[in-house]
Amino acid sequence: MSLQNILYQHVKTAFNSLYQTDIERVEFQSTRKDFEGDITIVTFPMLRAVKMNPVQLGEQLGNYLVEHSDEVIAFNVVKGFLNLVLSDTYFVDLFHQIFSDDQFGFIPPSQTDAVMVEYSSPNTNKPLHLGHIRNNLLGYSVAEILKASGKKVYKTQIINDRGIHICKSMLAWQRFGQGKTPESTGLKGDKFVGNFYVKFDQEYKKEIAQLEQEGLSLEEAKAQAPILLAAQEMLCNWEAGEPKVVALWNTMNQWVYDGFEVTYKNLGVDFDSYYYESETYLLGKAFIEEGLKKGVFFRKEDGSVWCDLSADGLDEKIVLRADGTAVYMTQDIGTAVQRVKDCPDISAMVYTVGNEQDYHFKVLFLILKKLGFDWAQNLYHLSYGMVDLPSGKMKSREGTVVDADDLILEMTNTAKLISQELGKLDGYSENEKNLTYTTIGLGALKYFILKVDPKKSILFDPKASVDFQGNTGPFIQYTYARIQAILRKASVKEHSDFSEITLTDKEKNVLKQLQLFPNTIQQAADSYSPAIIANYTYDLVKEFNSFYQNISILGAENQALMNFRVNLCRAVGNTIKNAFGLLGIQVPERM
RNA sequence: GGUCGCGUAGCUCAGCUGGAUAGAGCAUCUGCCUUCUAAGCAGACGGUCACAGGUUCGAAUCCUGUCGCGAUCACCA
Repeated sequence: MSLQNILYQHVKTAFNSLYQTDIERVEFQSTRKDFEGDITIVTFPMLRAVKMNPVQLGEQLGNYLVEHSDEVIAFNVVKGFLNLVLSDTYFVDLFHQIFSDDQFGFIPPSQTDAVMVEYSSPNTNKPLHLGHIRNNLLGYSVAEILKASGKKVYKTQIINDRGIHICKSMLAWQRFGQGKTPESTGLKGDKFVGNFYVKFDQEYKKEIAQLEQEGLSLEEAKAQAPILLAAQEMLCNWEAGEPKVVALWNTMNQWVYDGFEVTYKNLGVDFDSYYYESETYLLGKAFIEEGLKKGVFFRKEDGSVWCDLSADGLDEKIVLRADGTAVYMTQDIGTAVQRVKDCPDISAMVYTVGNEQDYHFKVLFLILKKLGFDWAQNLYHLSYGMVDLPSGKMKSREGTVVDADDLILEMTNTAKLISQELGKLDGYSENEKNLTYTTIGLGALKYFILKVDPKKSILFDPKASVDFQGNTGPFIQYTYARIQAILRKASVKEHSDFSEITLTDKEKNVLKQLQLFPNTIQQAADSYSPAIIANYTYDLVKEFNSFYQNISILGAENQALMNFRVNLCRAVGNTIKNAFGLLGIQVPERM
């Protein structure tokens, strides 16, 4: 039973015996640093039940708790705050509980309650950039957090592998590619294809300028440029299944997938399944009929089908074009249903998509609810803010994007530079060193992005992001590495009797912070926010460092104390590793 | 214009379902390496929580309005 539950029971019986009244809730908070005590009961809300002043009530409750509970040994009252001092026995017991469980805070996954997390979901016409990095890190991390909170999780993505933009790079390659391939040029597949997408745009602009000179308006020129018409024709041919176009499409997409695979691997993310728009873009039409029957949708004179959401404060939304073809919404309906068919144990879905699509998902979820799917109650749009640069917004067409691979490389190089300056890794093999540089560089990048509340936009300053001090990934990794150094030198038994030792405030603070881990995971899972885990870990490390710096661990006065301290280090290290695991950040043995 | 989100130290961010004197890091200053990794620790400086009302014992937090920034309001995805 948790401390809060124990105290709650005591308070409850205290109220019954002292005031002949019942109390249904007790508010706890951890005691602020400047007051004496470990946990605080806020007595203000109780005043209504018993008409007395807060200090009196605090005194009476405090006395009762000291007398009746083993955990509380002293107390003080400040206005409506009852600060309780806990016994060393309580902390030692707490430590045993944490230490004996190296999955402390994790709930074993349920086999029935599954949630599907979609993230990444790139287009296959250009490489991944900084925005995708945020998406991938968020999605992966939230999936891991959900797992830790006891859910079975399927990670998936939907790949936007069809459409006019794909045809643009295909056409450009046909015209200007001269038969080159990623292999022949030594380029990464996604970069190679992306170059042709850019090439298309350049040619397109040239043609527009040409047509404008010939007297057409900008609008006309944009619509009539021959290269665009050719791309549109190619899309029609693709939809008709023309073998040559389909073959080219397959080849070029494969190049891109090979390239993405490398980036995903470097980023440390993975997927359990893949959905492709080329396979799902026709799904969903069946549900249009069903929705019409149910009266969820209605048909306009031109034959297009709409959903009227004005009663829900939204607009009318088209779900099928007049010519009977699907729109974005149609296929998202179909894909959602398909996923539940594929994995029948799914009871919830999470979509990791930028906040510019807030409206779309609001509508999608509403429609799915109206169609009567029971799982539609548990859909969540993991909406995240844009990643802006100090120089302004990222625009892929203007080449102001930060490429994902470049960024990873840059972070790794910075880690290398700083490490070499500090000379920490002297004496290790090149291989070991490089592995550590990657761990640190990626740790810095991931932590920098994940520590921010998902819905807020990030100002990404490449220079500031490689800061390795303060609230950063490397700072936390460094603490972990130091702990490992101690464990390497320590020779203590794993379990000992700690009943005789006296704990300092520093040690208690570390334990208090450790104790919060299970709650933190739950909170992070409930709010789909890796930032909560990140900031928790930072707080833990702060407490630990304070302890670490001020207390001799290996040279403790007696063996029992040394055992305790070494094992406390081990528990903290373990928790850092577990917490960072939830963020997809690795932790180095030395750095 | 309608809808949604954001606005906390010079900068980057925390602040849980309302609770004590608003917290970190960076930057600027001051101390601490003969002992477990100084990528560290201890401290100083720095705030009208955008603004104005309201709700109550109590508001950065909840409600309303105003201002500022962003997104969105496509038979694009």
